[in-house]
Amino acid sequence: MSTIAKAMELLEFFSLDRPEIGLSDFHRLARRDKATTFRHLSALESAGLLEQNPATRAYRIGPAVLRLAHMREVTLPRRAGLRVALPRLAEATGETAHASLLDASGLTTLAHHEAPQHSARVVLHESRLPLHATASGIAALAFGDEDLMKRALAAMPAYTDTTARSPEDLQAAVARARASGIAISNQTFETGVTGFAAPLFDSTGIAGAVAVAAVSSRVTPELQTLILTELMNAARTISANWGGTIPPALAAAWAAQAGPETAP
Amino acid sequence: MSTIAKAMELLEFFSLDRPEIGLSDFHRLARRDKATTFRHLSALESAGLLEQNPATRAYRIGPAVLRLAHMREVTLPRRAGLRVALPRLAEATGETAHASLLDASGLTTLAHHEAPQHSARVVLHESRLPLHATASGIAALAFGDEDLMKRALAAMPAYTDTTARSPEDLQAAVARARASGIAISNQTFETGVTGFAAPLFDSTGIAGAVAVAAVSSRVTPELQTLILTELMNAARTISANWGGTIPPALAAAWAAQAGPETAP
DNA sequence: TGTATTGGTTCATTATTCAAACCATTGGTT
DNA sequence: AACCAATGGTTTGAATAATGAACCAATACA
Repeated sequence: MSTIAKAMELLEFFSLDRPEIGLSDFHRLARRDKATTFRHLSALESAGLLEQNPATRAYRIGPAVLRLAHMREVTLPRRAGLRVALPRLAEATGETAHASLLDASGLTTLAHHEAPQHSARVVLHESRLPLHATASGIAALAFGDEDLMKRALAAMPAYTDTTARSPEDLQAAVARARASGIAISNQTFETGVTGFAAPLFDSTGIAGAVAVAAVSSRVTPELQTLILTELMNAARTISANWGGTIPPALAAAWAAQAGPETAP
Repeated sequence: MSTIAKAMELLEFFSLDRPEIGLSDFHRLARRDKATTFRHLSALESAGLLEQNPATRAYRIGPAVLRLAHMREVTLPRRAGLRVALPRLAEATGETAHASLLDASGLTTLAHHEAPQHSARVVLHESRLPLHATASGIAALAFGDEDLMKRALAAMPAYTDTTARSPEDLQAAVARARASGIAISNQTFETGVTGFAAPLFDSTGIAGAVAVAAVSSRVTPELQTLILTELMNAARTISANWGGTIPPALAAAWAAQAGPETAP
C-alpha cells in the first residue's frame, strides 16, 4: 500500500456520525503508527484537505475540498441533475430517497432527501455503499460490465443475516434486477430497511443508482408499486439530466413493470 | 517535500479553465518525474479523489470529493450562510460578488454571484486568491494574526503593475484596510478590475472575506459608496450566519464609514 | 502525588522515489 | 505505407524519503 493510499484512507474514516477525529482516534482506527498518522494528517492539513478544530485540535474536512467539489460540479454537473427529481421521489413515496455515484471501487452517496410525512424514516449514515449488499449496488451491477462484478465478488462482507454470501446468491439477485429493471434488497445492509434502486446512466454508460430506503414494516404491495413507478420516473429524469440514455433492454423491463398497471 | 504533499499539489493544477489534465501535462506542470506522477495519479484515482475520463484518459476531480464536501457542509455549514447575502450583494451593486474562506495557505473561493444588470461583468477564473494582491487578502490580513502576515510576506508575486511589491507597501495597504474596515485594491490582481472586500468571522475569529469585483472604468464615487455600504451589510449577515462576532474596532470603523452619509 | 491520555517529536532501518531509458498506441503528414 | 510526434504507461540501480519504537510535554483525573 502506497503512502498516498494510506493518507487517503484516513479520509474514509470521516462520516456524518464522526465528522471530527483526533490523532489518537486516527491512530486506533487506521491501526497505523501514531507518528506516521500524525505526519499524514499534517500533510493533508497543509494541503487544505483537512483542518484542525482550534478548540479540540481534532481534524475535520478542510476548505480545499469545497473548491474541488465546486470545480467538479461546474464542469461535470451531477448534483444539479438531482435537485428536482430526488425531493419529488422522497415526497411521492413518503420514504427516504438517495442517489449515488459509481466509481472505481463502489458507490458514493451523492445526496439524500428525507420525506417529511413520517417521523420514523430511514436516516443514512454511510456514504460509501457496498455493491453486493445494497439495492443500489445490485442495480449498478445489473447494468455494469463484468469488471464491476469481479470487484463486487472480491469482497463480500455480511452485514445482516440476509446479505448475499455466495457469488451464486449475488448473481441471482443481479439477474433478477436485470430482468425487472429495479433492484430490491430486503434488509441486506441494515435490518429493518428495505431498499429499492434503479440504475442511472451518463454519456459513458452506467454512472450510479437512485434508491428509496423504506422502513421494512411499512412496505405493503401498494407502497411497493408506488415506489417502483416513482423510481423509474426519477431514474429516467436523472439519467436524462446527466446526458445518458436508457439501454433498450432496461426500457423494455420498465415498460413491462408499468404495463400491467396501466393496461385497461 | 513529502510524498503526500506532492500528490496533493497535483490537485492544485485543476481550475475552472483546466478541469481535466492528462499524465504528460501533469508531468510538465508539476515538473516531476513521469513515472512518479503516474503512481501519484493512480493512487489518487483509486481513492476516488480523481477519476479518468474514459474517452480521453485525462484525469479529473473524482466523486469522493463530493462526499467529503457534502460532509463538511452538513457539519460545518459555510455555503449555506451565503445563500441570501451574496446574490443580494451582487444585485444591489450591479457587480460580481464573491466570498472566500481562509485556510492555512491562503484564500479559497467558496462561491461567486454575478449581477444580471451589466453584460460586461467580472468573471472569476481563479479559485485560489493570493493574500497580498487581492482586496479579500488584504481584508483578511487586516484582521488576522501576525502568523498570517508572515505567510503573506513569504511569497509576493507581482500580477500587475500595481501589485504590492515590498513588505512596506503591503503593510500600508493592510493598515488602511484596518482603519477603514474595508480593503480596496485597484487592479492589483487583474487589470481592469477594482476589488472591495470586508473580513468575515466565525466562532474562532477571522474566517474569510466577502468581496465585490467591479469593472474599474465603471467605479464612480457614488458606486463606491454603494458598494461599501452593501459590503458591510453582507459581511455582518454572513459573519452572523457563521457564528462569528465583529471585533469592536471593526464595528467602529464601519460605523465611521457609514456615519458621514447618514448624519443629518 | 501518581497515572493515564492527549498531541507531538526523534533517529536507525526500510521502503519509495528519482531519472532516463524503453513499449505500445494513436492521429496526423508526406 | 512509411514516418513522425504525440500520448499513456513500465521498467531499471542510485538517491531520498517514509517508517515505527521509544520518548517528551501538557493536560485531566483520582
